[in-house]
Amino acid sequence: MSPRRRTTLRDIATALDLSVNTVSRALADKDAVSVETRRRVKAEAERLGYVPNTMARSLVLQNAMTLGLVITNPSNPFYARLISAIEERGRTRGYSLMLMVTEDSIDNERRAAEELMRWGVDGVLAIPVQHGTEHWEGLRKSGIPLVLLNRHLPGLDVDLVGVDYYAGARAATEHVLSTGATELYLAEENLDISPVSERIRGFHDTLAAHGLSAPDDAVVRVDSPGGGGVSVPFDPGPAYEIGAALARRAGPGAVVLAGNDYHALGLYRAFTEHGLRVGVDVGVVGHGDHPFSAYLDPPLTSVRLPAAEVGQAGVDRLLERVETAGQAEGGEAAPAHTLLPPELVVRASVPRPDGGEH
Amino acid sequence: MSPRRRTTLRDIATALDLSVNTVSRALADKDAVSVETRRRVKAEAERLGYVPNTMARSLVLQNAMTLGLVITNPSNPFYARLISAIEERGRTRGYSLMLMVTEDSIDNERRAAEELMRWGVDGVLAIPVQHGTEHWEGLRKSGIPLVLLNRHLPGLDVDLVGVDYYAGARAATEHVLSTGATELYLAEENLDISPVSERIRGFHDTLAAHGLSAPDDAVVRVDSPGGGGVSVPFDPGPAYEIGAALARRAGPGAVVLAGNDYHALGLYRAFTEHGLRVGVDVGVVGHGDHPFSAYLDPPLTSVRLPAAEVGQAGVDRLLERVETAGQAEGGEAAPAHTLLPPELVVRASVPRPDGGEH
DNA sequence: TTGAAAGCGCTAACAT
DNA sequence: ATGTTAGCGCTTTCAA
Repeated sequence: MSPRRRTTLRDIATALDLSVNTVSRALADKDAVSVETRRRVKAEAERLGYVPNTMARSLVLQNAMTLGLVITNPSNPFYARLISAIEERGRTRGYSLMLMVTEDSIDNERRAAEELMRWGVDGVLAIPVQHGTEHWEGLRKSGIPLVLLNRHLPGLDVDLVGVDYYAGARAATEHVLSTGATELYLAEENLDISPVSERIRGFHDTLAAHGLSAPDDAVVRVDSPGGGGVSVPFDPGPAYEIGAALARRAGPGAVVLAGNDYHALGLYRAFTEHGLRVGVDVGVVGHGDHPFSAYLDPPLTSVRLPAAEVGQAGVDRLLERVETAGQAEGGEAAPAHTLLPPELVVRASVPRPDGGEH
Repeated sequence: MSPRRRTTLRDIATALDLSVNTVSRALADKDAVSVETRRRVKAEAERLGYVPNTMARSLVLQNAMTLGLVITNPSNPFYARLISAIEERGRTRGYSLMLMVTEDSIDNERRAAEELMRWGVDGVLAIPVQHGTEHWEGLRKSGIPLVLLNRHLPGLDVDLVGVDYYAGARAATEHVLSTGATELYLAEENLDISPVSERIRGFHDTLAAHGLSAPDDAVVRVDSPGGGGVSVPFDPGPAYEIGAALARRAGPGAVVLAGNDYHALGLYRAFTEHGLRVGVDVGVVGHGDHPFSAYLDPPLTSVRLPAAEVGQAGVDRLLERVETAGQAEGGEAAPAHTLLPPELVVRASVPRPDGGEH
């Protein structure tokens, strides 16, 4: 019952009257061990319930076989899928995952980076909070490869794997324009991060490409439900508030492009309460294609994000860096940005002037 | 540019012509170091960018300052919130988090337990896959405390912190009955786990308490969107399929209690397509109170789950065990189950016979 | 084929 | 107040 001490190589060695060394090599299936000895060692290890001590191993091998993941909020469904994909890919490649949640706090992020350095993880994937890059510089300087996920960080020249939000916004805006709508709004998260600015840029560029331009107040900002303490899940509330004002402003046939599907849902409710039928009198487009979106009434047109692909590509890129890290000088490839394409899923939340089928 | 070797205590020691030991004690703020020496050591550590090596420290101290979390699927919004809460609580108490995702595969779970033993984590929190307890026994036997989260595992007598699903189901069923409904259905996840069986039990018991009883086919099973590979998020699809059949069977005023809010949403759609108005002709109750639920049309009555509380209580319980683990024999308290109360949030998805306000 | 010795980076017990 | 020694559990020379 007493939590007895873990079995070590030494225990096996003394039990068999061998040296620790021989036991180590026998278990590692190296040569220079007689078949018989190997058999006895493995049997004894089994009998004693031997479990190798990863820390000790890592200490001498100078590799942790661990990746760090620094993420802002697992309740963001896109990030949740990212976590799964990353853990899975890392695991199949032999790496464990240390998870750090920042809740978009730069202090938490700094602590996370520091902690990861202390552990000496082999590499770090991060969805960074905006502003503040010194701690990431510190990581890099200590020789730990870093790959940014999904958010670009100005002033930090490292690898990035993410979503091509600009393309997503262009596709969404293009689609809306194709239905003949002329009054467009963009309801974006009130966060100073690259996905948001990219979407805004895509929105404006697409309009411009059609010889149109949006008034300054066509882009409205929706506060995040954030706050201190335990992470708050996404919430349609703030967009609902905004939606009331929008409902008053919007003429018939107006369409709002939302920064995420929760915002879209808040808009649905606001419009409905103002007697506006989404998909008929007014349009809404989501972003993220959350599983609930296809089942809303009307089904939401949204931009699907390649979460699993981003996670996998992120791990792959990171491990490339990890594996070439011990190389001779100059062997390092320059940092690159990989942007994976999202996909517009057209459903029924944008009115068709011809009343045609969706 | 070359990822130069990490600074160690030795580097500081030689630079200052001190012993490693003195440097160690100076940085740890122990006594028996002159004020002046301490100052010099800290300055030099700073200058050299010294970062303590946690692994080396853990190896000698025989504690990892790490907790393991074994979870089935981060895309389950309840679990996502659990992850945040656990990471946060662990962090404030000085522990890092190693995350293992099982995707409800017993093989993955076994591997996770093994990996955590190799790391020698101080304790493990797990949302277990059903069936198969040997790997958890193994963990326990090696002296690593284990706390189960949310799912009871028959045949394994360990601490559990979770939600009182039985109470939640009773409250929901009671509420439905109080509106005068007499035709009730339960649409449950097709998973052999304790939350599901507890909800079914609560459903039947409440009916019985009112002198009623449900026909055998009142409980219908909804398949999970599961599958191999990267975790699939919850999805209203399967419940939508079931809902079509239910819509045909259900008489006016029938109410379906869903196992989660995604199922409820699938039901909404199925009913609507059959010309049934949810909240008027027919009722739906959700479970989990997902953030989207309050914004559905009609707003979904659902059972709110205390995610953050479960996570915190789980960590607290685990750390109690961790801290008393080194104790003398017999000091261990018996394993206990802590079930936190959910809360029924009444909105407008169940018809009121009097047509009264909600 | 096996063993002895050294060392990864750190802390603790025991000198001095 | 500081240094020396030993050791956490493992792997890697290098000898035998």
